[in-house]
Amino acid sequence: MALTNREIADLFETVADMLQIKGEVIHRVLAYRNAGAAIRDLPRDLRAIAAEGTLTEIPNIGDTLAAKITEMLETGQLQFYEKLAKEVPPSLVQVLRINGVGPKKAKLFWQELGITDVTALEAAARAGKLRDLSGMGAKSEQKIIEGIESLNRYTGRTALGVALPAAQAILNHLMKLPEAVEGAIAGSIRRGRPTIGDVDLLIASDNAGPIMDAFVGMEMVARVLGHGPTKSSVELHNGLQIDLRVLEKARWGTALNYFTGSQAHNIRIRELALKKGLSLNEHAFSPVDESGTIIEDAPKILCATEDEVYATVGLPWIAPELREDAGEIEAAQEGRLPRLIEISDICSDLHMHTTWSDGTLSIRQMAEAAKARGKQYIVITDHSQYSAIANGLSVERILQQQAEVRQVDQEMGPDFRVFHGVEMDIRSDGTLDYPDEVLAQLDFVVASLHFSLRQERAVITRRLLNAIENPHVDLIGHPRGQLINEREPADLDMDAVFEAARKHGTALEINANPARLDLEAQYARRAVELGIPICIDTDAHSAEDMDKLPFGILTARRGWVTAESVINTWPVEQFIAWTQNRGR
DNA sequence: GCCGTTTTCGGCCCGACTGTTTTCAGTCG
Repeated sequence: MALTNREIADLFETVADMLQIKGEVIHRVLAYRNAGAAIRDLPRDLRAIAAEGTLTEIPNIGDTLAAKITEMLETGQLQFYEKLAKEVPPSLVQVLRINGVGPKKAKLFWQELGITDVTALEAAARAGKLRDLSGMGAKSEQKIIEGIESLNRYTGRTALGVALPAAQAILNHLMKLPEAVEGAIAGSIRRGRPTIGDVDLLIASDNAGPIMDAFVGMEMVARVLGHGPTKSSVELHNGLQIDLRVLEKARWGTALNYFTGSQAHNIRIRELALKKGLSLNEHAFSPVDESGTIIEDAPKILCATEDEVYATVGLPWIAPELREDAGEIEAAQEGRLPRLIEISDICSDLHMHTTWSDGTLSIRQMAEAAKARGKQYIVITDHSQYSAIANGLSVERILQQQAEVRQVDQEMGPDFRVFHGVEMDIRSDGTLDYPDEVLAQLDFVVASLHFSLRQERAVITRRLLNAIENPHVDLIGHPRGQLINEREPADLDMDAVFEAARKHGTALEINANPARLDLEAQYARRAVELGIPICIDTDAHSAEDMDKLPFGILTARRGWVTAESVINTWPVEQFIAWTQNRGR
């Protein structure tokens, strides 16, 4: 059985951990780690890429790793891993997830005490067996016990929709301090990743001490992981880890750039700086000599803005959402950075629910709420009959609903239009939930997968293609069916999905609900490259849901999406013309 | 192990904090 992209990425990262414990040179370790990350963010199936013979065109994949990928795809195994597992116990990799335990300590525990997993390490720590090892002591032992307790309380990453409001609340709290001059959420939240590992906050101040003390003293802090003069880390009672860094305002640009990451992006920027004879860190650029050593008496270059940082390495400012070393540096060098979509570009919402199915507001109330948020038109898209659990509409009811939509459309006046659509189920057997003659009467049709999402690849792909190929279907809602941290995406052949959407001109959705964020960025980017129309919708079931649009915009920006590619940036006349030209 | 206006070998970003040490290794981001 062939392995998935994710399984192969996981295996490479496990190999990296094992090699690091073994004591392999760090750059070989990083090669496996970088390859794993590259595979994780691929928008295409490795199987398809391997069949084309273009694996080495993936960044960070050379001949050696391409051969290993091919082996895994063909045999479902990796001999190199099997061999390595005889030298380093694979279960030891879990020990690295404990805060404060890295490869050196893991190796020490394993070689000195025969510890190969977290359970054994906890037993040894509680029995006081770790403190006498070289480089260890009572404090280190206690930290490991706390680290294991923390690991048990809290595993995995936090959804952006949870982390962003939490981060904003803490930052707002700290910014009330008189010492705080400027503040920002940095890290993966600023880059808009759908899930985040920890929260990174940055504050500008000439007097960091009181800010640090207030931070570690917050009521919601469960544990102080670190408390230095300019950098502190805490763990909250809900398990979320927050890192705070304080630097002076004159260094805001380098600090924000450094703390926003990604690490891979930062490394590239620092390499560019070195080529210009400058070493870059969060404080400043420092001139270096030919050997790369900082020239002590040479004046440093301070940057108060990120613009200055990028200008110093010869680049235009790069939006945080692009900073993944996924081609953005090259695009910046060649002057072809996209003009990314902004929230103000969106003038409509084409996917929303009312009390006719499982929404909380009437058609009129949703129209009012959308108008109040500056939208110019909306489409009402309640569930179809197959979604009985969501009070889906029978043919009879949806035709009744149309009369009410038309009436509200009239009442709202000429400056705000309300169209009649549906979010139609693609049934488990692959058929669509309404006959074509019903769909033909609607203004706009969203088709979505809601059930039987674990069907095998060929079956579920065929289901989705049935919808994409139907001339009445305008948009595929949340195409991959994922729920962040809860449900894996369906096992779809995305090459086939994109090819069909391109051929039939069917739009694909970026669902802005932070529980979905589907399409994810790498897929959105590929869709745009292929000329497939994109739609960024809130899938609102209430007025508050409409305020989640920024999460969809962040995701779109991460996918290099420009306004031109997005249907719901279009004026209403253009939208109507598009739907009509699609055979309606 | 990857990669190339240093090109097919010899490089590969940089600093804060902690705990155990008497100057630094390990971890983390």
